[in-house]
Amino acid sequence: MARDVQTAPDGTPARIAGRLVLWRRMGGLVFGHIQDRSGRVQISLAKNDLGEETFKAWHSSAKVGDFVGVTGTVYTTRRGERTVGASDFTVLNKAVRALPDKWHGIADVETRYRRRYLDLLANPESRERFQARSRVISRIRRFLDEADFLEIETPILTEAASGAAARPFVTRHNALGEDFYLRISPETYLKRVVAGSFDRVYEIGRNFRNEGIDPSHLQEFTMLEWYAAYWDYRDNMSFVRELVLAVLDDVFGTRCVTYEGVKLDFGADWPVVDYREAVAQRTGVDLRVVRDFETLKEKCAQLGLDVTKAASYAGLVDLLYKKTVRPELIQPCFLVGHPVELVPLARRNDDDPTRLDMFQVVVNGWEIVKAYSELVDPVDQRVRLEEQADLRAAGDDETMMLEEDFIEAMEYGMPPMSGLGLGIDRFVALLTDAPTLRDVVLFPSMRGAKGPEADSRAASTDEGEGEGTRPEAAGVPDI
RNA sequence: GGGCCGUUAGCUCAAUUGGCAGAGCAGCCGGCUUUUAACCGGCGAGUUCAGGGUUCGAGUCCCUGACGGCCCA
Repeated sequence: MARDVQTAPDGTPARIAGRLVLWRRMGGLVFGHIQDRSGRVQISLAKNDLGEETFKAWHSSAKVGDFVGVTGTVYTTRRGERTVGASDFTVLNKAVRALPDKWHGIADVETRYRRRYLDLLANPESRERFQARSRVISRIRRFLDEADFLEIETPILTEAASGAAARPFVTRHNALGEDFYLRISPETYLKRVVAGSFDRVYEIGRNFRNEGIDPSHLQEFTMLEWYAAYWDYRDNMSFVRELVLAVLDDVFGTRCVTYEGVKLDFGADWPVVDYREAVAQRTGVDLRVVRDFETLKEKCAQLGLDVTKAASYAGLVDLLYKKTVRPELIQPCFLVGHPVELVPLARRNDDDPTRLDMFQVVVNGWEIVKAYSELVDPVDQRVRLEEQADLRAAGDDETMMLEEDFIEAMEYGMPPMSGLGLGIDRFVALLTDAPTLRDVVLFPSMRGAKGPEADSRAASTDEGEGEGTRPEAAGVPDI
């Protein structure tokens, strides 16, 4: 690899392959740079070594963008750059399109998302960000594996969208003649597995939420969720902090990161902020007293919030918190004591049944982690989910659907447990100073390209015979 | 859904009040034996996002649409 050449002593035989990214001729000597997964390395072709014929044939056979293989010997140039002096040179495959500008790379945001390969090959910071993402995820896996968690996979195509408050995507199963929902959360399946004896499990996988496109939302995003029997939410508070610090130490080598100019210190203590106290301090609205929809709606309206779309008490609480408290939570902190209405799957506090045994980790105004002691009482669970069904019937389309099998699993008995969800995309964006979540996803969802470009693509698809390619495959999938 | 901004050569970007659409890189030709975004000389390169309108004349002004970005809901 390129990296190996950088550390090899002069005289070392070398054999490398990669994409030719720079190529310049100086009379009888040609220099180029080859790029591979480890970085770049310089190569050279010398007329004196190769003879006139070979020299000319080789240097004129390649241009920037081609993939080449080089065999030779490592030496150091006058300017001190380690270089492979070629004794053999092969063009492995040609590029027929010009590469992006060798200095500026790809600046157009749309091109970077739609044709990520160009972004990756031309912009090193993009390559580094996706490498970091991969290392974060593997460090998380190792941390959980070492804590005796079992990695499992649960359905993405589900009969009921559950485990979160969000609108799902709907898709059609042709043979069954039924609609399925792309999961919005794996939560209820993971709990069913805990009931089935695997009492420490986790899943890292894609969730889908039918929301608008903006810098802080993805339609498909990667979530880590784990469940541990016999833990409560406080166990998860200390455990997740250890995990975050392990990722920072081992992947980034620092506990401080700078996000858009703001220094975030994960190494300091994470203060515990009480949800209802914070709301009361910031707005004067005490959620321990204001417990009905109409009164809270009035209070929110007085504060100047747009309450026209709020459909439930929980929706208003969420709106109030998100508009007032959350933007001020910059340094990592634990937010605790959420009102019981917010999460129908979380356990009530024993001493105060109006609050949940729950916490979130908030950093830079973003919720990175949500966790709670799980509700394992099938009677309370049924009541709480039926309340969701009532809200849905009243027109709130971001409520949770009731899954009979989930409650039945609970009726067979579930151990007390605490689960935790961590948004991988947000976490990686924070750690890599990515201005939008689309920068940490290789191929973010985009509106289907229309116009001449799409027309020509459709035409070429029609010409391709025998591949079974349906014309609509290039466009927006049917729903 | 609303507001604002953007879209010009393969890439990065210019183009004054509405007056011949340009540069650098990339490409092609030539020069140059230790370069570093190499350099020097020459050449070719356009549906100015699409469609319509105003005008003697539109990249530029007006309208509609597509895609993207930012902000708001």
